[in-house]
Amino acid sequence: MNVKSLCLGSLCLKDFSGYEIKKLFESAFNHFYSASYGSIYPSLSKLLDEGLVTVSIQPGDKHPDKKIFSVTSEGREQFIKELAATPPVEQMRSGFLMLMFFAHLLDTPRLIEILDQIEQQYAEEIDYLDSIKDCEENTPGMRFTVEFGLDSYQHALNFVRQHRGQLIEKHQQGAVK
Amino acid sequence: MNVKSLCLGSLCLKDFSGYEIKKLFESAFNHFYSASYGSIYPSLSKLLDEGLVTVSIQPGDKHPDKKIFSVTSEGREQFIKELAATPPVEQMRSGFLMLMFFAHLLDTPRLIEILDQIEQQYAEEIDYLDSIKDCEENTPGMRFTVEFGLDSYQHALNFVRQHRGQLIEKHQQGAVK
DNA sequence: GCACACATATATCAATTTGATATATGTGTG
DNA sequence: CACACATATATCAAATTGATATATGTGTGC
Repeated sequence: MNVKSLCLGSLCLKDFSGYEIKKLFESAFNHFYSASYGSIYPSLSKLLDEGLVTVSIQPGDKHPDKKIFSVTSEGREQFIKELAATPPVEQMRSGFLMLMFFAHLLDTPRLIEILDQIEQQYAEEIDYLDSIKDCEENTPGMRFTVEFGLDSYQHALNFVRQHRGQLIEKHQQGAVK
Repeated sequence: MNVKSLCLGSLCLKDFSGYEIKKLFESAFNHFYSASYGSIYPSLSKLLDEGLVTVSIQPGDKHPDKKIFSVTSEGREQFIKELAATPPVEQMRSGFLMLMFFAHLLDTPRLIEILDQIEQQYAEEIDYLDSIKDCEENTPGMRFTVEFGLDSYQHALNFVRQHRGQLIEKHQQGAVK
């Protein structure tokens, strides 16, 4: 499951421009997938070449022309086939755990800074997911992704809060030795 | 923080070959970072060019020659500087949540298959982390990464188990409409 | 009134990374 | 004796990131 497929899937929800798809990645998809313009725009071009989407140009009176993409029936069919064949693979890239793994090479103020930063990031993500939690147009599956994210972040935040004291203490002891 | 930095960091623990670093990514780093040979070998070459690591060739009597890399003092210094400047950025790529987001486009047997698969994956990851949990040579920071991972996976597994019944029920209702 | 940050909107590019493939051999299982 | 899996290195097309470019509008603070 790559950015091209996710763009196709987004267009199975409703019509979007590339810019709006980027916003979708930053909002509804934020806690489980990310993509940059550098992969979204080429993906949409390829989908167009393959006849899986069509485009209609909306002249922007003050901004550049907006290219609104729509899925074709072959596009929708193709996406449903992909969903049936895609395994639920999880991939995590955590700068936080990486820094913790090498925490013995940090000084204590830096360790505290990292813990503060990650707590703040989790808190922000919780606030955001909380704000979109009760959106009525969501399907049960969509609601599940929000609730799963909320629960995971809340739990991670609690874990860090419960362990930070002990971590800092042990870190200072280690530095003295 | 990229693969090159993680290779350098690994070599700050002890000497490794490229193959052994790959094993490290598949074991200790598995739940927070992944990397393929296609990024590890070029990274080691670059580190060598930059004088941050040295290499000693161990003739493999039956296998290809083994190239054992060691960090230099500049390499260690460089890695510590990077740790001080790297923000704790979290990035998640979850095929599971993506499939759940589009669950309304799946049939019910496929939804059940996905839930079974993710439960099994979480269970396997828990078993693995449990097996390395009490390794004595680990630093407090390293132990933290294992405990954090264990706790997160256990919590995610519970969440899926608690919600699967309701999810499947609602999915069947949605399909009837 | 004007600078500055931020939003709309598209697009490209070098560098990084993936996932597959190639090569060559050893070891354990059925 | 075949087949899967482990050791060990390396490369490559394709995907992706993160930065940069272009052009304009809108709101905020001094």
